[in-house]
Amino acid sequence: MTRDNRQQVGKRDTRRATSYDVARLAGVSQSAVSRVFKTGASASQKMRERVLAAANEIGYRPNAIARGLITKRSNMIGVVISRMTNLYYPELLVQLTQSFSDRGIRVLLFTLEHESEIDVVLEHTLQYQVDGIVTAAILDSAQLDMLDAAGIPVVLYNRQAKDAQAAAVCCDQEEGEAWLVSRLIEAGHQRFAIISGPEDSTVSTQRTSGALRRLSEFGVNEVTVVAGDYSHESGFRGALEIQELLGALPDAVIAANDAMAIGCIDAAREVLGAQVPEAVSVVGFDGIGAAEYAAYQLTTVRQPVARMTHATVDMLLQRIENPEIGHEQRIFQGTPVRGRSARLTEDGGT
Amino acid sequence: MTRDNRQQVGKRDTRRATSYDVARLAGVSQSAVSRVFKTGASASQKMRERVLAAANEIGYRPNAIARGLITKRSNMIGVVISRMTNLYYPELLVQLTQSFSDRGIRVLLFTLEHESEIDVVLEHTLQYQVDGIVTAAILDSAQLDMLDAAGIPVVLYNRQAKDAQAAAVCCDQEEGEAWLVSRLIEAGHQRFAIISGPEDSTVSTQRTSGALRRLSEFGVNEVTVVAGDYSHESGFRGALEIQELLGALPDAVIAANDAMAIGCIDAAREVLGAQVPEAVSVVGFDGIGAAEYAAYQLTTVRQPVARMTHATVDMLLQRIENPEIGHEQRIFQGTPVRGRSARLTEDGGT
DNA sequence: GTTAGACTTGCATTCGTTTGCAACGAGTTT
DNA sequence: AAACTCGTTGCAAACGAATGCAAGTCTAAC
Repeated sequence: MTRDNRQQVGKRDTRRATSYDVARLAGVSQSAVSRVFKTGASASQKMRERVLAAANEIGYRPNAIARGLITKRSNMIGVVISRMTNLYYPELLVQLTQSFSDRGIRVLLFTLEHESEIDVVLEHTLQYQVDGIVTAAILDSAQLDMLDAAGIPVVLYNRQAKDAQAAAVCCDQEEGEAWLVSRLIEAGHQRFAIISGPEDSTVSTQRTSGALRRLSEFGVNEVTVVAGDYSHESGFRGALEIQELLGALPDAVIAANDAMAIGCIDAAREVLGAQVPEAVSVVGFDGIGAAEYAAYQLTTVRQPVARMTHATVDMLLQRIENPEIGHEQRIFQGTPVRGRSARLTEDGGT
Repeated sequence: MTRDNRQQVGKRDTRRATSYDVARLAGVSQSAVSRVFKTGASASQKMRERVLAAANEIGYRPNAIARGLITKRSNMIGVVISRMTNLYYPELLVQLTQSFSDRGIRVLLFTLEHESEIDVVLEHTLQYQVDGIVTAAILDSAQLDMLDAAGIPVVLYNRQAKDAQAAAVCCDQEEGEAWLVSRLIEAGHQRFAIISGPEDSTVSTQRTSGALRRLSEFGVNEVTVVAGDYSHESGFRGALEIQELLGALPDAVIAANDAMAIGCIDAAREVLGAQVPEAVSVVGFDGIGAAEYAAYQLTTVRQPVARMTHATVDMLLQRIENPEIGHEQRIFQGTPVRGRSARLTEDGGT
């Protein structure tokens, strides 16, 4: 034993205290120690005190890894987030982490540069035995099947699975765009352009097609659509591209998210010398913090992040408790924000 | 066995495949399976193929938790971040996660609403047997001692430990402020105000005192200082407060970070009807994405996040490999950004 | 004083890996 | 042909906690 310790000197000077060490010091069995540290297990007051004292003395901390091995619950969930350049995600991430943390669950974070990395990431989450996954990146049905086979519940955040069912929490993108379009039409806008998100983003698809549909209901069918990637930079470029394609700016630009809307406004004002909203109305989506900056005061639809986060956490935890539970989609309505980046008529009901 | 499976039906329909299952199917020993999945272990080509085929067939994935138990390496590191309202952190977090991920290390994320929660969070990181910790929240010497006793290396990000030594990666706050102040003085600014960060933030203390020192070197000793909390909102309020205290705006406002600088500009323009930079110069610190928005184009000092991130990852990994290694501080110089939110003289050396 | 009952406690097994040790075989040298 | 490599492989003992089961303790009721 002593010899063993000697050998380890080079690697780590102090072996971590285990429940056995505590047990020995307190003169009780290891199982007793385990029980003291498990809430709701039977242990007498005396026992509790002795164990706690001993544990405190040698700085014992239960090993969550070892516990996970035997209980088959790691109390970790994987959060997969793509494209953090979209400022919406940081806000989401904070709330998610906080919310899981409050429920005693740790968050293993995975960020994606490109959505194609998702396979590798899923593999990693599985190896780490996460109890569940929240993903703000799209999964195909093969991936969902794989997770299902592995018995890991997933909740998609603002994503719809392709050709497959899955538990999901979404903001009603189409309805949000419908509100925006209605207000714009109502205020007399006629020529529209759209800066969409990336092609592989269902959120973008829904927002764009929602806007187009509503526009067409109002008889507007010629709409210029340029593609962005949700970043400020791409909104900026989008505005320039629209100007180039049309030879002039349209009455209104509908950006698929706030970051691009802000980029678009920047380009309009800075490069194209157009006043916003006087010369061109710009609307976004999400309701991120920067949307409220005085210079922009975006007309947008704010996602109810707090409520969506809670729903996500609830759904995931429910599914972890009871894996048999069926799929469910919870769709939240966004909050319209009138802002000042678009010329809207005064009243314009909700 | 069958009976056992029956009992489990309610809990989880498919027990996860283990290395034993693979071994049985491939007709080899369990240790062989282990070796195939461990890069650099000796295993013949034939062995490798058979095992891989079997593993693939039943969807086997090595259990990182179990591995961690025996190797005493979880390959997870804890990242502790406070005050995510500061937009600087999301950018940092993405890069950190990406960088660790590239080195095969997972990130366990902890966010702090208040710095006082740090004790609880540290406790959690330890229970999860993280191999190391990166913290962008301040630790006192008791906490550092505790981590040291537990044998967990820590790297402080942009923090200085109180009354104690620790490995740290920082941006040179004082030097950055010195540059800003010099340029402002040089351009003829005379009356200054500062919007500082929260009191318990060493970054804020350094930035504020750095600015004050340099100002005093130039003979400016009467400086109004109001306190913020790094949020846009608090920068906004800060501007109003300064106006109230002084009865007018000063020549220049030095905000302890970009988010507050933007808030300050918003308040100046929107509420106080002052042009920026014509009526008042505003400078920030950090170089966040929003600082480049056309409406602000902040004069600021950009932290070299990418380089700092790499340094952080390197230092931590080094210390994990070799715990004996001494403390080290790596201080990076920020990149001055002239921007347009302050009236500076044309040339103004670096 | 005996016994039923409710709590506590300890024993021993289990979770899914890694890894030191020894055995084994094939190929090389003498 | 014997001796000696060297790369593969299997055996079995960890790692640190949770938990079913049985034994033990204590109280209360008869």
